[in-house]
Amino acid sequence: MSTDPSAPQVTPTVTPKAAYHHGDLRAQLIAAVRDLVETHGPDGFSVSEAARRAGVSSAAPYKHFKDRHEILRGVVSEAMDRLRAAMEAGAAAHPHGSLEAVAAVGQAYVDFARAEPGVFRLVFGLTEGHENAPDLLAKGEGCFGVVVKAVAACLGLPTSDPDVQRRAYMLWSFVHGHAFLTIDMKHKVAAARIGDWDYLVTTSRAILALAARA
Amino acid sequence: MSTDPSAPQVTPTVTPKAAYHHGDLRAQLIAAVRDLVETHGPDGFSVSEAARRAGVSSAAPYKHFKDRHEILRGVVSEAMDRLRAAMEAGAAAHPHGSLEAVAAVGQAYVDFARAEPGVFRLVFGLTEGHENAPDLLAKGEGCFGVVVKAVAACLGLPTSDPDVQRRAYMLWSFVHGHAFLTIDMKHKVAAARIGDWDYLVTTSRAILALAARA
DNA sequence: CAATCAAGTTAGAACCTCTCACATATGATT
DNA sequence: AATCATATGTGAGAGGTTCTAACTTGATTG
Repeated sequence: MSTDPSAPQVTPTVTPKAAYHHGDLRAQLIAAVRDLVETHGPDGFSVSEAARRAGVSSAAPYKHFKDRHEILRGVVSEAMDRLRAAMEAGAAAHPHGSLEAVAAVGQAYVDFARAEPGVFRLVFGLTEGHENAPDLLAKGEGCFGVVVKAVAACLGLPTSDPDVQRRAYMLWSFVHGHAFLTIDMKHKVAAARIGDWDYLVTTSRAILALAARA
Repeated sequence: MSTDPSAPQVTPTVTPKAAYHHGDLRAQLIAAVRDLVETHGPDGFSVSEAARRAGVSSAAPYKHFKDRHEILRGVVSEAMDRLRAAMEAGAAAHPHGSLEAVAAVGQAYVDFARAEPGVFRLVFGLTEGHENAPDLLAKGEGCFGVVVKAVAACLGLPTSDPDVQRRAYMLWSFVHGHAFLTIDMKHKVAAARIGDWDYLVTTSRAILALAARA
């Protein structure tokens, strides 16, 4: 049902089939839910409200999504595409193989979390049907792959090198934690504690240097 | 109403007032919700179900909690107490000021996340009434304080030293990210990627060494 | 053109949150 | 001790939510 090969899962490209009665309701619902999640928190969203915003009846969404969870998965999928694109753009803005390219991947990650904290939390807080969604798993690995590529280029090693994998994971978990803590306690601690860019560059250097020594 | 000074917020100590009709319903509700959150995910919980498990009517919980959110906040508060205790116990299991003591704090953190992923996610995914709950903020700072203390002891500096604060934050975000990634992709990546203890010791050493050099 | 299928609609069952009015146990106060 | 005030419970119910079922309508296709 949702595995319709002619309809790309989330990209709002208006396929002939999608532009029908309403005009790509699927994408509009995802956009509405993204908005709701962002403003009312990951739990403060309802299918009814999203349908209301899209101007359709509250039963219409179920023609496009099996579940409320499937809608959320759609939002997550779309968000991960954007996150990955941002990470790649960050790396591309600096010389290939440079330390700055590595740091910029992390910066893009943190920027995303700050710009869309609700969606960010949703992406990494999804529990229902996480294992039933191999595409999300794949996209997660894709994001990790961006880090791995930047690290490999910086160290001059192949991406398959276990040390590259290890350092990339270290960097990722580091940035991931920083991103989360940042959006959690925006009031006081984290935000004022450290300037992002210096922080990320310093950390990246430390972790990569650790690899060189090992 | 919930600011009753004679009743400790979450600790299941049966105060005279609490042991009433039912026998400390408040604590039993929190326990039920903790269980539900753990097994059905942070969203798959309902006040009704918790009340059912505690053997009371579905209106009874509202005598103890204003909201469903307030119940969740209660669960979080209780969980943070346990998390902090675990972190302190981890540090205490090693010589004061040792690198192992620092790593053990992180290990306790990761262990907690693995043992109770649902609750862990809830603790750091809470959005509703986060700012209206200064006690939660304070407990968060308390947990951070454990890290700061271990780092300060290891470096032989006062806890107020900005470098100590900085390294503690680095370590915390590191461990936080690792914990999250671990429970997110238990299937494949993180779990098999790295053995925890070596990982934490190595990382702690690297970050503290970085401080010594700076 | 008719058949078919996709994408909407309304109606409704089951559930959840939270409130209100009422009932009852307990401790405090005269 | 009798009574009062209050804390803690119950049942009924309003309003919102998820999701299904049965029906309608519009587009595509043989």
